[in-house]
Amino acid sequence: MHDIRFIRDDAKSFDEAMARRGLEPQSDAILAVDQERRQIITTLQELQQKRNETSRQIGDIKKAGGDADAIMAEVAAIKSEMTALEEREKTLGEDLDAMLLSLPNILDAGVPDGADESDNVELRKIGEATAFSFPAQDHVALGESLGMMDFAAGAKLSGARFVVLKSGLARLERALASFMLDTHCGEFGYQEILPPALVKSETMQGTGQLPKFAEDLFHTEDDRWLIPTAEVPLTNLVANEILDADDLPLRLTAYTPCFRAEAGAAGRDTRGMIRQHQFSKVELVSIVEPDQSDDELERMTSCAENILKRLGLSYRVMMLSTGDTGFSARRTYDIEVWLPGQDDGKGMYREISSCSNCGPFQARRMKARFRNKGDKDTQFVHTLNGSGLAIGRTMIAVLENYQQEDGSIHIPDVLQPYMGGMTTLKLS
RNA sequence: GGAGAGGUGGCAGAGUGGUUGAAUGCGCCGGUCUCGAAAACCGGUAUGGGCGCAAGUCCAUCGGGGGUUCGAAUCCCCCUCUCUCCGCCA
Repeated sequence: MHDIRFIRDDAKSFDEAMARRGLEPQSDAILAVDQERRQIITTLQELQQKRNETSRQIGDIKKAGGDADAIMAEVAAIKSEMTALEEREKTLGEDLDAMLLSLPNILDAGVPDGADESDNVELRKIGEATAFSFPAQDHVALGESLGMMDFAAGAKLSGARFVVLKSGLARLERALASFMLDTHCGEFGYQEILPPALVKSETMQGTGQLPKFAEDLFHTEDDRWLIPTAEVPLTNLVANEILDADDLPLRLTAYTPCFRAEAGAAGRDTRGMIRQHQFSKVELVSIVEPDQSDDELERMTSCAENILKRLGLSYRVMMLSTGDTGFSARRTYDIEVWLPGQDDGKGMYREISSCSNCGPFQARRMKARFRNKGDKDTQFVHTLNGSGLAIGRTMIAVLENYQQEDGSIHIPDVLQPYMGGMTTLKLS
């Protein structure tokens, strides 16, 4: 959500910012509604003041035993005048909110211009493409021949884009999640949270999934929504709160299932576990003071990268272009892991984490503020979120990068304690 | 799911139609006192919004929404959350 005062003060800059998002100038329409609304509010408040004063007089007169009929008629006239104005004000307020809620965040000046992901900029590349002395298989072939990955069973139970994992791979999911949580909580200062996976519309609006992106979500009959990421419940934990500056930064992490309708992705990534309706993820969320959010984005990204380094996986970090940066973000870094089994064994990089600084955009929607000790005024916090990491895709990366010629999988050292000392996944 | 009781300022807790944005206590901030501190005393201490350069001023808000009334924290309706008892249940 945007600050209406910023649009009033600097409509030109606002329109330029929207232009970077590929949008037509918005400020004229917004300010027209805003101006009419404020005029109405002013006259409405004058009428309210008059009504309040007159009502007080009526009380005095009645207490003194006088006749208040004439003055009561006066109030009746004021009230009838107010009714129409109140309705108009309500409509204008809703219109204004609808406009402000549907526009994307203003992009950071450092975000490269571009139409789509092909214009993203590579910031760094860590590690080399994994070398094999044999043709690399993809995770589907590996997982199925191990007897631990069953897409037919997933389809039988739930339809397309679901999978059933068994024995070693089922356990690997748990191992990856524990490893990530232990690292983020034990070493990077995140607090572990176990949030609900089903949330209210209001909560989805706070982080920006609603009202625009309902088609990407699963909706329950009692009007709740399945979370597409733990960013939603974690970030909304501070909704409608006024925090002490002393309590910031807040660093939260959660391992949750994530549900995505993938409405716009029909036909894309249909093979394997890359794109599922349900997957799990360890999410990182930071709530910080405004002047800290740029640094916090770097820190958060390095926390996510650290997991990949310890797993011995190669990756690159991309800064998303203006055309690829999500609705709520001001700046986003994607971490892409090397998957040697993709593209017919030629290998390719695939997104495994996305870290975004949302600035005050979500905070304004959520009314999440903080106050410095002794200060009277409040400010909106800045919010950040990032994957640390997506478990399903990390599993794919482990399978494809640690595969051996016989189709067994070497388990990365850091995961072995979480696998009961197991060193290899193989057909039993 | 059934029955009942409640949601008031950072917290505790008054308040059942007329200067109540809201007593009182605690907490917090500032001050007096003190070598310093404690205690005591004095003052301050919600959020959002309109107008205004500002000082300021006005409006709204006592879980949320609607209604009754000249006037509602106080009355009525709906929703929601919490607590107690019963039932059911992982």
